[in-house]
Parts: sequence; structure tokens; C-alpha cells
Amino acid sequence: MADTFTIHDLKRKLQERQHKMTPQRQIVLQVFLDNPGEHLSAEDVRDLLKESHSEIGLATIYRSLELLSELSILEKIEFGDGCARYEVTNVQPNTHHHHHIICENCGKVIEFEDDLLESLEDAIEKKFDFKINNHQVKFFGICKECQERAQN
Amino acid sequence: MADTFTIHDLKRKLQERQHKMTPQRQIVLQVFLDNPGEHLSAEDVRDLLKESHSEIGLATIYRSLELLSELSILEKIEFGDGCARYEVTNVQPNTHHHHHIICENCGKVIEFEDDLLESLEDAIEKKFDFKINNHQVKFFGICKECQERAQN
DNA sequence: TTTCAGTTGTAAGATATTCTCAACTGTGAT
DNA sequence: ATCACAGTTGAGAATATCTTACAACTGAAA
Repeated sequence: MADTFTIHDLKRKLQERQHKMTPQRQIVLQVFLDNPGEHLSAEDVRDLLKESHSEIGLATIYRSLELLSELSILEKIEFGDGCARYEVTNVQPNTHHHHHIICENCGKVIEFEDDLLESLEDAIEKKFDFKINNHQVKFFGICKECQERAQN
Repeated sequence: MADTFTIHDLKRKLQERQHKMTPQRQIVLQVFLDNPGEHLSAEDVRDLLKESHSEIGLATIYRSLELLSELSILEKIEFGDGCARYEVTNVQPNTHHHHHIICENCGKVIEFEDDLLESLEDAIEKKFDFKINNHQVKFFGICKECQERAQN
């Protein structure tokens, strides 16, 4: 299995739901594949497309991001900077989750991997009769650089 | 020590920062004390105040919520429903963290307690030179009622 | 009581996101 | 190939949440 989603995965998932494979949807996914590790907002996507002269309507970008999230290709994350951001989901199920450490001062985001909460998911499913699909962990604090800057 | 914040705690924390104790700030905190366990948005607070005929300006509500967060009296949480929500912070330091289980279908939020991540905070502080202040964990899934509704 | 930094309310502004709708286009059926 | 149509797009209007500007007001220290 490839280590990330492909355009073909997109087509397959769209067909399962009577959705059409459009150039716009391909383009939006491609932006994420071309910018691994980034947490892109709708405006980020629009700006990147403007640079590469393949602009599409902003409303369509929003619609595509939502659709790609529903298809579990992208994951929506809020870092508290006033806009929703997205990143490509790990393809393999049961793979490492990666979580985010956010600097409350400068907004920098660092990622780290951990599986600590997998076992908790089972416990929660039993206790609350919830079908858990995903979880997000965020740590908030002050990054090294901002700490140093504050000392001067 | 009381098991939640009081108006007196607010006064003390405000004084530490050269901020004034105003009726509006008391009122906003009181709304949270009167509605334990709720995750209130700015508009929720405004509506509750309208009911009790003690309205204050919406901008002031926003400002108070932000200030109360800075004073660590309230905690800001985003559940993905398009607005920031707040809840009263646990008074005792090093107390149990409580996390949220969110139904992706109906938006219901259930809480549960856990300390699993305390040890991780130390590891992260060392590894990334981050000063961690807080963390949030969210589980996303489908609640019991929505699962049952989907089967019919 | 005086003084003034800090605060409030109103209205306007900024920003992110969703909606409306007419024109367009994949896709399955013929 | 072509047709038919459900689904999609783009543009702009609309909405929602939140922030800012500013003149009037007010706790609280002296």
C-alpha cells in the first residue's frame, strides 16, 4: 500500500458515494500531496493555486475540503488561529496517531507521534456506547524560542 | 479550598494584573458558576443574561471571556460547531483533566476524566524545550442514540 | 475627592464560511 | 457517440463570529 493517498483513491471513494470526479477536487487533493506536513487553510490552498495559475473558486475549495474530510482523506484541525486547517490523513488504519504541540505565543505547531490513547478508545466505546472514529490531542505551551525571547 | 472559583478569586486575580473588578466581569463569571457543566459560547452567555434581565454589551462579553481565560478561570474549547466555547477550569492544580467525546452526528458532548497524559507532558517538555501549560483531548465518533437512529 | 488608567457600549469593520442560483459537466444508460 | 440529468461549479451575496474604534464612564489608589 502506498504511504499516502493518490488521485485514484479519491476517484474510488467518490464513486462509492455517487460523487463526481472533477478537476477541481483533484487539484485540491494535489495541493496537499504537493505540500506534505503542512496544515493548510482554505485561503492557503487558494493562494497556492494562484501561484501555480490553476485557480478555482473559493467556495469550491471550501466544498472540496469538507468533502475530502468526509471521505477521510483529509483531517480537519483547529489550532485556534481563527480558521480551519487540514492535513492528509494517514492512509493505513491503526497507524500511529500524530498530535500537535502549539505555541500559545507565536502559534508555531510541532508534531509528535504517540499511540497512548488507542487503548482508551476501547474503554470509552464500552463505557459510553460510543463508536469512536478518531481522536485529537493538543498540547498548549510556550516554545523554546518564545521562552528565550521573554527572558531578554 | 472551595471546589470551584468564587467572585473573590476573580477579584484577587484581577488585582494581580492591574485590572478592575467590574460588575460586568462578575456577571459573566456568575453565569458560568450558575450553569455548571455547560460549555457556553459568547452568544449563550448573552442569551442567558437577557433572560435574567442583566444584559451587557456583546463586545464586553467577548472581552470578559478572553480575560477570564487569561486568568485561567475559564478554559476555551472549540468543538467544531463554529464558535468558541468556555467552561470553568478545575480549581485545584494537578487535578484530573477532563476530556471530551464529541458526536460527529448530533454534536452532543460527553466528558470523562483521565490523567494518562500527565507523564507525556514531561517527556515533551524535555524533548522539544516546550513549556507545556495545558492539553486538550477530543474523541470523535457517533453516540449511542445516533447509532440506533441510523439502524432504523 | 481627585485623578486617570482601565473599561464599557455602540456601531462599524474584519474575517471566515455558507448559501443562492444559473450555467456547466461527469457519468451511466441508450 | 449522444443523451439526460444529478451533481458540480463560480460569482457574489449573505451570514456568523469575533474584533476594533472611540467617546463616555468608572473602579481604585493617592
